[in-house]
Amino acid sequence: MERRRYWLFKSEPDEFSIDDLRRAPQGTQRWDGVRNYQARNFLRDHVKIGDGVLFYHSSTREPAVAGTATIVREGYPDPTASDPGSPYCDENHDPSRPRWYSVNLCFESKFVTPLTRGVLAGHPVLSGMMVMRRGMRLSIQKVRATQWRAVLKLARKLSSKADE
DNA sequence: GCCAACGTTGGC
DNA sequence: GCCAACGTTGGC
Repeated sequence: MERRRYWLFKSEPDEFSIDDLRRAPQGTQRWDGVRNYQARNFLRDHVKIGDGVLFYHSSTREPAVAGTATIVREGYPDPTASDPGSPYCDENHDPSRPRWYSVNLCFESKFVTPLTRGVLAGHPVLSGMMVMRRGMRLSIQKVRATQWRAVLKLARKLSSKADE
């Protein structure tokens, strides 16, 4: 049995936020519009059903890990690539040889207290996350199991503090 | 709004 | 195949 893998998906909350995911039908959403080959390879080849996803809000006043999600459908051709009405439409796209891929993910949790970069930077494990690297703009990133556990633990800790 | 870092494009 | 120019990302 293969080990569960973990990922970080970046999204600008103005475009699509953790709340949007929670409110989606069945809490499930297609992750489309990825137009970077490295991220595409992850979606096409490595992201599997049941994998855990850290939902990261980028390009916003306070970038943060906002919650978690689960992969519910594995890589399949991204329909927006051949949709003339979509801003993600790829003019050179040949549907018989799909170039861009989507997965579906399902809402799992929203953190009461989002884990901001400041908080992550102060953590011995999480300061080493890929997303913390300067200039790192890959929108789908690998997350280590130790990092995943540390994120959930820290999120629980900060949430209980917020309740006091 | 600034700007560093990055990925892509296209001329050669 | 190189690499300069360009557009984009994304933290600050």
